[in-house]
Amino acid sequence: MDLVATRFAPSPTGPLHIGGIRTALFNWLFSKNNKGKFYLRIEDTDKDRSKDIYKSQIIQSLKWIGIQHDDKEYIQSEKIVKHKEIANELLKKGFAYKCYCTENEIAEQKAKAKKMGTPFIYNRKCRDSKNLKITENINPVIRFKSKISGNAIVKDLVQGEINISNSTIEDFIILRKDGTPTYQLSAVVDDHLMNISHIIRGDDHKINTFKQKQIYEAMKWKIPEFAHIPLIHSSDGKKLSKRDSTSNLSEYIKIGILPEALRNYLLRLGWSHKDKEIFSLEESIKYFNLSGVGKSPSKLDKVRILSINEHYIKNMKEKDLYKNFKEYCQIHKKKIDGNLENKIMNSMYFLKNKAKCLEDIYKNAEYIIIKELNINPGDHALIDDNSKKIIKDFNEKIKESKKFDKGFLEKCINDLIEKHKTNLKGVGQPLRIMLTGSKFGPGIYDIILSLGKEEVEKRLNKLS
RNA sequence: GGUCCCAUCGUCUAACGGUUAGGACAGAUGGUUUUCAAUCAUCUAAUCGGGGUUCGAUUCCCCGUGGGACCGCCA
Repeated sequence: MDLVATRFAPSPTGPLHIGGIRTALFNWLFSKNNKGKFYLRIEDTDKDRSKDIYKSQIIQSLKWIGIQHDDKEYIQSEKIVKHKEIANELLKKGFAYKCYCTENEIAEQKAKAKKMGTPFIYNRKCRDSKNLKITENINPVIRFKSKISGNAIVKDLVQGEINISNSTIEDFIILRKDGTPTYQLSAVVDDHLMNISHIIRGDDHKINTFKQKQIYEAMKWKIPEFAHIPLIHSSDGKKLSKRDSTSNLSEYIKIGILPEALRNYLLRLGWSHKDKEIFSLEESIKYFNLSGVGKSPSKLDKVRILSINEHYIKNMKEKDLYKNFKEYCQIHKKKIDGNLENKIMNSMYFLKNKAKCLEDIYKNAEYIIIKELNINPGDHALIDDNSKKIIKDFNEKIKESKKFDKGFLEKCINDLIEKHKTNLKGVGQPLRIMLTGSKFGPGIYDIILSLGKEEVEKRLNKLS
């Protein structure tokens, strides 16, 4: 078998959305599974809408989730000369023809067809040279001579056999009147030039396959395998749009979704391997195949992304988690003070316990990070005179202590429970409020130890 | 409207003619817990409808119904 080569070919006309990232992931995984190549091709032939900023954003996004492409990215616009060459060759060989119909003319036909409720395809007026009326001031487009009769079949690796009548495929444009190639032509020429063996893309491209296949056949080029994967829908069942914030990668990065968690989620969206839910990177490469890809579209589910992220947070080494967290804070929250780093790192084991994302960890750790606590007024009201006595007693006790560890604190608090004839809640709650500003939070011993003796005293001294 | 595709718990999905239709997320209940969580245990919940084929259909075929994609001198 020839070398497997796949590609991901986005156009740099906007940020990559989550569906695009999944397509890239499937391509990448498939090539890795087959020990093949994976290329990135930037389809920037729409000069008006393509922006460099999007190009680098796309590369950034892929890098973030851990997909790296082989070789340098392939820039489609650099190959335009070659594309034109092929268009002219098709023209010369009689597979294509010049069309002088004006855009207005076409628009009129289209409007009429719509009014009559009949399907529109270009009427092939210029296909027959007898009808050719060459007007001096009109630059022609070049159209491909599509098959008129018979049926075409594509054997799709995901969809199975797709059978379509050739009469529904129009004579599509391969070269615009300004002489630039269109997508249908460029994609085929590039895929051929790049020796792409498997084209894995969203099933919105399914019909294009029938156009593109005819170009391959005319050029007598080897036709690659096709796999059209179902699209991802938004939670309300509609097509994922760029305006939908849940489709945007930056939304997930902003709340602190880990790249490996999103990768795992995307992998399982539309693909499965028995009952397995969690896949390491190595496992996803090992198990990924096209036969595991389903045929029906799936909905994006943020709750599930969060839950997978939680799994990754819980199972990550604390050192690595802290590294991620530190970086996250620096970019999206506030930079962690150098003298707090150790405190937070050593507290990671409990700060992560209630977190589904890095933003949650930040919220949990905020009482350490923030210098001036804002005590929730409602919570503050819970500190009655008796509680104040307890806090004072506690503060006295720790002042004289030499050892500041859990054993000491347990004894300390148990003594106070006995002395004030209360329970753990009676001591724990007021302390928690004074130390964190809220009655909700981590275990009281964790809080005290994470702040350290000095900081605890400082905070308790503020009691009035 | 035309062409093509799809259809299992609310969601992601497993079962590729024979299972009490399985798992995960979400949800519910209980245990544990100073709080919120976490955790443990238990539970609720699905084969779109109608016809065939077959000893037997979630699975194969047909017809409905519902959803989606495409129908650009965009990609």
